[in-house]
Amino acid sequence: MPQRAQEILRAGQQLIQTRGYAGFSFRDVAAEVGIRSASIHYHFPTKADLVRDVARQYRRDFAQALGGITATQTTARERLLAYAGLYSAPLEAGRHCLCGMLASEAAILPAEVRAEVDRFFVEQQAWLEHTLHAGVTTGELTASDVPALASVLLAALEGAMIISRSRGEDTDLSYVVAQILPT
Amino acid sequence: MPQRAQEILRAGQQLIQTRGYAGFSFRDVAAEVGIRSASIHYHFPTKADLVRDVARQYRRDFAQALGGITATQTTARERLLAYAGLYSAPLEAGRHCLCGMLASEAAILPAEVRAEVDRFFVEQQAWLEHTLHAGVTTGELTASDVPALASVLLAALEGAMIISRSRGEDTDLSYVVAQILPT
DNA sequence: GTCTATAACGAGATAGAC
DNA sequence: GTCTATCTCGTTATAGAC
Repeated sequence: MPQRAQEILRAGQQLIQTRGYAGFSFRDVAAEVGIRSASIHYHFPTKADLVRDVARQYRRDFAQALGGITATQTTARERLLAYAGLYSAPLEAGRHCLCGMLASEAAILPAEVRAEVDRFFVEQQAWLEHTLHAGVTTGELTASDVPALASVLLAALEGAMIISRSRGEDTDLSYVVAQILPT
Repeated sequence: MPQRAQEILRAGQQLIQTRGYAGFSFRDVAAEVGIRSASIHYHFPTKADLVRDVARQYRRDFAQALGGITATQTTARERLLAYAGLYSAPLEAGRHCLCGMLASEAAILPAEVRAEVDRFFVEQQAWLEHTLHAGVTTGELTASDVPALASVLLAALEGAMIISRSRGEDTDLSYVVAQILPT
């Protein structure tokens, strides 16, 4: 992928994380990158194309981060705290989870974008279930309903980003894991 | 308040809950109500005025519902399950929490709208803390950090609405309470 | 690959008739 | 209170020069 296209994707991601799908424009992206809005159409014909590619890259980067956590952290609790860190980091910079933001706008998203967002949540759910199941197997955790627990962890992190940024507090989301998985 | 203004508020609320602040227009509202978009400006001069009033009415209606739950439900768990029902009901109709949706768009909201949204979350947090505290006092619940637990409950319900609607499942959110407050 | 220029459209908002 | 008509602006998108 050309470097310019990468710069456009990066600017688009940042804008969606702060302003949402309906709240950002090609002009915003162009101003960020330092080109004209018409030039963006050369790389991404439509807004749907651009946002689909932003979401796809975000999803893949996130999947890679999940692999890194599994590889470097050994206990379930360590892994989940590192996972919460993936949400705290953008929040610190005033950004939402890209897919959380897009999911809230599901009703106005082009179908190809919604498909990427859905895939993101399926992958998060699967990683959380796998991580929780490993913790249960080793006896580190007890959980009567692993899928439901994974859903609640994911929902609480996504919700905490929105509420915390709105109220301007609590950029460290490790308390979410601490409350849902008490020692 | 004139009946027409009430109809406009109701249509505006529904549109924001599904499409977000940036995703709905005066024309959408006008089409829903059956008038021209110009007529809306007679009741609400600007979009900020309309959305501020929508948020204020939503916040007050919600506060009234909280009072009703406290008055009719006796145990903390019953109250929290009824509270989750306040989120499940709009989700069933494909709508988000109005203030959750607006909070995700905090960066592009007019200041007067953001103020109403903030107030909403302060009120939710206070009611949840009060309800949890009552449960701790009677010995029904144990909680080492009531404010953090209240934050997580609120965040999980808001997040679950977004993820559930995006993925088209789980409109009953009582599992959130069940997972966060295990028996 | 990026530009200028512009088309085509929808947005928020206003003026003034009724 | 609602209308028609219009203004002004920002939006996505395209055409064609460089």
